[in-house]
Amino acid sequence: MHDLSTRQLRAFVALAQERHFTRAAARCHVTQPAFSAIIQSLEAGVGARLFDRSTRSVELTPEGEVFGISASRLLAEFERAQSDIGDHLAQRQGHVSVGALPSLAAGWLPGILAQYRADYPGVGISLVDALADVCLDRVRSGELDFALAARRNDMTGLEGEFLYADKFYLVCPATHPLAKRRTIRPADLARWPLVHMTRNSSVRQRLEQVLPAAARAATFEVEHLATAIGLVRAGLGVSVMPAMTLFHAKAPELVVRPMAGAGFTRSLYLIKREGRSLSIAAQTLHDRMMAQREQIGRAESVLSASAQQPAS
Amino acid sequence: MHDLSTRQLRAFVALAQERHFTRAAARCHVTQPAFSAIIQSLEAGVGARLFDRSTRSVELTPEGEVFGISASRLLAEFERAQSDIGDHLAQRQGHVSVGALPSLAAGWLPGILAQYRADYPGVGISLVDALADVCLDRVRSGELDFALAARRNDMTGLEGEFLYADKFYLVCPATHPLAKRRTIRPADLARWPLVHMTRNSSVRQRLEQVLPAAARAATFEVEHLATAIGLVRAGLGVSVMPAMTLFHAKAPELVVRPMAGAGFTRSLYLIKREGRSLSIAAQTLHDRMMAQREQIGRAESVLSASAQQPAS
DNA sequence: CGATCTTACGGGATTCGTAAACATA
DNA sequence: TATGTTTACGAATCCCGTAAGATCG
Repeated sequence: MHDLSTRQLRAFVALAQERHFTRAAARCHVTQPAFSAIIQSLEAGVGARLFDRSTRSVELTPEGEVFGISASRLLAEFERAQSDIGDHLAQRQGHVSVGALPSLAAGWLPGILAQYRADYPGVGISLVDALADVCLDRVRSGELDFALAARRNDMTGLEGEFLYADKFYLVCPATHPLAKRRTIRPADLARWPLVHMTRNSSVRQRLEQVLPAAARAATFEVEHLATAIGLVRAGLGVSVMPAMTLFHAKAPELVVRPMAGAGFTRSLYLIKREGRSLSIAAQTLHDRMMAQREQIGRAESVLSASAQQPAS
Repeated sequence: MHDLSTRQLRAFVALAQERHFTRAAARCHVTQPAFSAIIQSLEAGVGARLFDRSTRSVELTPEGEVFGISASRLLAEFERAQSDIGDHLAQRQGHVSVGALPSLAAGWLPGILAQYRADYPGVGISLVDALADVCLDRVRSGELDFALAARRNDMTGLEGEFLYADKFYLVCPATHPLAKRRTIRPADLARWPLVHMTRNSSVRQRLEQVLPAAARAATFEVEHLATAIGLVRAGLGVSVMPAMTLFHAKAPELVVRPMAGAGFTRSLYLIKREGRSLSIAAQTLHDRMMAQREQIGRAESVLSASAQQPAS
């Protein structure tokens, strides 16, 4: 069974419309003898003469009419498939699904997404704000294109690219004794009630590794950052938060102090499926995130920048 | 813009299903390096990498998934179009429209059609029983594939192949004086009332050319053969009919006598559009008619033969 | 005789298969 | 090291364009 090509299909449609070899050949940008050969190869391929032709007239045979019904539709679908993927490549259409830790999803990420949306309005965006475990599981299943999260022990099937090392800061009331220090050492924390995030948050897991045992006892253990801030403002304790979430703690009665010590950082990664390439749209978004990684921790400036010039 | 071929499509679908170059190559009956080249040419054609591949795994990229949606459907339609025209070539489906003079349509043709229908039950048949002018106009317009009719003056755009020369016979009551003669000469007719067919019938037009003026006067002028026979049986006149219609005149009280003279024939043709080929189905039917042309004038034997063995 | 399709044929690109190189678990 | 994909490369094939041939009005 011969295999047909779009070239033959285009030639057929051109000849069926023009009913004239020379003109149809010109339309296909080939010489007339070459065009004849294409038609002949097509006829050989389908096993039937498709045109009744003399020097004076070119007409479809009955079999040609039958073939023509399929041919033009087929060609149209072919070109539609081609333009379809072209749209995806040009990011005129498509979809990106990205996961992110709630802290990133609330602060830094919206500015990136707004810029991307402005440049490629045809591409749909799904954002899953969830803790690292959920994000990574969904990346592994293919549900998400990639995620911004911390690494974890089981990274099989995943690969991560380093994004940002987020420094930890103490947040406490301005009236708190610790507010007088310029930097905070781990041991300082042991004497005060500590407001922790839930145990499966990446911040908490990092702190478990670096805090002295005395400071790891959870006085409070909350789900949401805003709750933690509220507790601190009420004077119920102090908390340790990564830099990028500090915009939550902007209040006159609160102060922020850097933690001293090498361990007080949380490394964030762009994590995707191992050995799999991202869609063009996802890759573009990925690259923009890498390019603007220094903005993390200054999330507000990113937000205001995007608000001032939403499109490039 | 590169042009895609079904070969590339088949390779893509095979690889998308097998997710393994060597196996997919085997399925496509090419060596694995050649198969790699096909995939690479396809990727170059659409302008995007469609598979993420290593020695250990072959997976679709996001763009590959997008392309795959179209590809399998496209390929299926391609092969469907091919099998569709194959069905027409094998006469498993299709349609033939044939026109015929009422005399042929009633007598000889049904046997031919029954045989053809038995051999190719998938092919629809339209039969238009009309006078020659209507038949030829519809052939010229393409409404009919071909027609069995007499030629006429204006045959532009038409071409006819000789089918049969139908002899004319006198039909009269057994008691009529002319019944005593073995053959009838034109002059004999002038003395008796003549039952004619309508003026635009081919029989009448032929008779106008060969009968002496005295016999051309129409005593009766009817539309239908059965009416003419009725008039003759009632003793109201005699009639002249072509051989193939004589089965209508089978009655004990009627006799049939050949007309003497070279002009007393009507030539019938298979008439189709000039320079246009017939569909396979129409051509087959056409050829069968040519092959069985000697059966015209013995219509009954054809009918009974087909009744005895309806299928081959 | 002019317009038009087909055949002939040489050159260049494409594609195939074999063999070697390369990559990954 | 074993499995599996890519690269290298010579040979066969395909396809194009030019030129000559054939056919119909």
